[in-house]
Amino acid sequence: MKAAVASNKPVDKLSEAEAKAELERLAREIAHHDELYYAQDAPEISDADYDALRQRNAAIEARFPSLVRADSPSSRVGAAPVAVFGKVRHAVPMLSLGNAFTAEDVVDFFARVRRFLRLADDATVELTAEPKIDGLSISLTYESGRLVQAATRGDGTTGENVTPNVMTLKQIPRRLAGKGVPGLIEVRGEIYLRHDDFEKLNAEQAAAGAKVFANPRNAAAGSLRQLDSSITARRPLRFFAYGWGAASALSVDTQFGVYKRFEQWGLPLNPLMQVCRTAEEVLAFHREMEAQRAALGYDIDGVVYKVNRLDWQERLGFVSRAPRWAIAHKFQPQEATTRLNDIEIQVGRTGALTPAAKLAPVTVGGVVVSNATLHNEDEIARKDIRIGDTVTIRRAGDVIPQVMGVVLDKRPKGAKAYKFPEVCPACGSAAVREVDERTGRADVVRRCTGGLICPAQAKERLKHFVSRNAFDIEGLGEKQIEAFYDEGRIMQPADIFTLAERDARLAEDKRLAAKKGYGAKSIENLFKAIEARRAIALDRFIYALGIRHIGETTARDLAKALGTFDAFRTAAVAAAKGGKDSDAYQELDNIEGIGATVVDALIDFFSEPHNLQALDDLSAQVAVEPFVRATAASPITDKTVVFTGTLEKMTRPEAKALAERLGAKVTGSVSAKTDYVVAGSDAGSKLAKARDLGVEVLTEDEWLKLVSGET
DNA sequence: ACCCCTCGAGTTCT
DNA sequence: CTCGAGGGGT
Repeated sequence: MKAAVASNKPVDKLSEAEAKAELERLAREIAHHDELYYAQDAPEISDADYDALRQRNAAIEARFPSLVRADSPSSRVGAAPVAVFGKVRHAVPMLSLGNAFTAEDVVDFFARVRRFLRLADDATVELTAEPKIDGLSISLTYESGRLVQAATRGDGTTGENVTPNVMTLKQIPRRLAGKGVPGLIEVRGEIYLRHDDFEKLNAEQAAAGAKVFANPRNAAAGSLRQLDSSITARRPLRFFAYGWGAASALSVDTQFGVYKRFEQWGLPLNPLMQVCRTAEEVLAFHREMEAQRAALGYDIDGVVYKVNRLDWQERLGFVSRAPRWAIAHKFQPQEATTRLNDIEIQVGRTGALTPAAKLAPVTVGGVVVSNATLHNEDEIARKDIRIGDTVTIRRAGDVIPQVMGVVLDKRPKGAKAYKFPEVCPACGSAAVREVDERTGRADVVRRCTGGLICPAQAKERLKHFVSRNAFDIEGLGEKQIEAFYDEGRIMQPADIFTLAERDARLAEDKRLAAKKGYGAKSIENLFKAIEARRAIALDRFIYALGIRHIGETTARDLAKALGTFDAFRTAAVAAAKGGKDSDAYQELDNIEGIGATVVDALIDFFSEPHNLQALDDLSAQVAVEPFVRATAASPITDKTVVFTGTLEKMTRPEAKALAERLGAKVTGSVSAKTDYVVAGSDAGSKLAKARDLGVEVLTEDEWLKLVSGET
């Protein structure tokens, strides 16, 4: 059967005959997809498309109750529709927690607990410490070990009955296993979505034209409150247990002891839970969690401490709506809302048009953010971001601010959908999205076709040329390039090396010395820095050209294979002349790490007379040194090394250069092929992954010993 | 024909 | 740091 999509005709426009026919078709299709999904585990449509079918079915049935079929999908077992969620009164209220925002608040908490229990100031108070999951609280009632009811937190006193939906969660046991299961226990915990699952869900929602969720918590809440539990079943909701309400005969005397029991019974626990004995330990845990926050894969908004001894918990009791024996230690919020004042289009080195959000400055996670990338045209359309909108900003752990979505309630009247420009803002050339010939899909990036005539691209290429891993000319950074280009001093790479000579011939008032901020000394330094780069390694030279798809590594591959600038130039020119079937094309294609895409990019570059001219002008000015093979064998020759965390004794680039000089390959991500992971302080996800894969992990000192040849 | 690994490109703020 | 995609191995 063909992948079906709900038909478009509005339900209220359907005739009775049409409705009847469509209900029949929907019953057949949904049954078919159910079979594929449940029995064969091979769905052929996305969950969102499937949901759309079911929702359409429900809508038609609602309008034509007389047409509801005996085999209606909505009446199938496991999919019983719940008209309205029933209300559930919590036997023991689900309270909130007091908050701590600073270390001082935490120390105060310890002091309050000691004072209340009349303990000495130096008495040990054990606390459990655990991440505070940002999801929705849920209460699970187990009678004789069987799950009989699930309810949301609601207002703390009364929640909603979501039992059929919760029953579909794979991580929530229907029956508690093992010893010591009490006759009655109400387990509490958090239902949440992982980031990757959330992204996937949203992509599917978007593809199906359905609602896109603003964040994982909303998506989890939306998924749990589905009227049709078979939709919930298809959402990858997860669960962590962290407490309990009513319970009979637990026969355990600590909070952590109960967690251990939970685990034995088959309830999922957050693996990061631990016991702390001092304020210092607790604060260290908080710091650790904040550092790991981004790498966890799910949202947390702080950590929670609970007095470990249950008899003490009982004595401490409650103040108004929060227990005295627990506290939530919040992180600095990493999310904020602000106004999007404008969308600016930046033109990159390759001509890519990248939209940037200009924001009313707002503090997120401790820094003031005023810019955020909007990635591309589709992203703006998907989130329907408009100028003047109030948007939510998040600093994901990677530190880079992201626009998560729009606060629709605050959209100004008359705000129009954003129209992405189809001409380059810098040069006016057409900006197009290339269409892949094979798949017929348009590239996500729109590019300026101006190429050599586009000043924005020219500037970006020059910035790339002088950047750290290319020519690395001190005193000639992005700012200077911008200015020198605008003043006509440097229009192309070769101009850098004739700058001094030309400057000397200029009229007094046009010379660099007449420019604000340029004294005799800084001019001398700049010219010296330029002279120092008249000799350059072949790989850096190739990289500096900024040819598409040729980054640092590929430039090195080419340099290594071809050896000299002349060989490189000859091979590329011959391939450009000879085309796909020439020997020169094959020679390049055969180089390790080089494929058709890279060769085609080379050909594009070398087919352009202006580029050849610029290249010849440049090579008249600089001496390109032949590629030099790495030094003799060392303990790390041909090993793959990954650096992570903060190194103390040298910077990352230094460490990388050293490793490469000794014949090692340095990569950015840990995989099964990695030989060593060198972990500095505050190492995060890469370290975790290395442990996962059983890759050897070295401290910085061990690493230094290894490379210096000691054992 | 896939899948894994790695590379390239784009990005914010201090 | 992350995404998307190129390259190469199975």
